Amino acid sequence: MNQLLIMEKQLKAVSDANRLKLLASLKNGEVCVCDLVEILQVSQPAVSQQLRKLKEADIILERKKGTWKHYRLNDIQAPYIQTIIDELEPISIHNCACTIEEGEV
Amino acid sequence: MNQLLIMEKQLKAVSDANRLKLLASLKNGEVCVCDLVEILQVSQPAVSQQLRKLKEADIILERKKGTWKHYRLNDIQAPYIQTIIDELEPISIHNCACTIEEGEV
DNA sequence: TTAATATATAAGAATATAATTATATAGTAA
DNA sequence: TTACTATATAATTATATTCTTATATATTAA
Repeated sequence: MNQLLIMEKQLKAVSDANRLKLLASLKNGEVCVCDLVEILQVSQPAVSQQLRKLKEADIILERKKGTWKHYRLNDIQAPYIQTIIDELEPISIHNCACTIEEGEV
Repeated sequence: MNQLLIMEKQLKAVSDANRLKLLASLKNGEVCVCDLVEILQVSQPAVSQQLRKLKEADIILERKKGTWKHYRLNDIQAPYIQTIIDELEPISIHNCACTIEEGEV
């Protein structure tokens, strides 16, 4: 894919307030979907769809852990995406069952 | 306006291949609308509307010169917008009447 | 196995986006 | 003034986006 089109896809992925909040929520590490639903205050499928969009742009990665799915920022980001992430005020997560179980409190 | 919403607005403004091309075309300095129409290969009103979107996001500035209007990049950019601009391969303009008249060849 | 839980996908509706054509505006030239 | 040119705005249309509800899938627990 053309460089400009890759850029367009990635920028489209981050040009939405809810998806920016998702990125802000991932700045401190992995978070499960249930927590993100609480933060965004929209339905679970809506969050799932937003996450997919970020994933398809290679901005976030997922890890399956039982029935839970943890999302995290990709370590490798295009410079223009990294700068966006850097600018975001982190949103801190009140840890849910899934993370407590792993002793990640 | 909330920081996140400003970011959203600016990122929406640049998350389009044609508007990225407009920014790439402005990297070497002021360009008039007629040149930009040639580059994008869309109608003049379409270009005008895209330019407005970039202008409303404070990413570009305009200068009126007779019937022509010259657009240029704003010197002051949010870091995440500047990084995007830096990443763009400049598009060079085959100078049109308006710039030649000013001896800017 | 069945039930419960976490997440994903599908379908549909409301809204937003980005193009087009037609028209308006504003400046210059005759 | 009238005609011409460059650009902007309006109206319309096609498409994309983003939400919702309903349903499917996959894992764990009983």
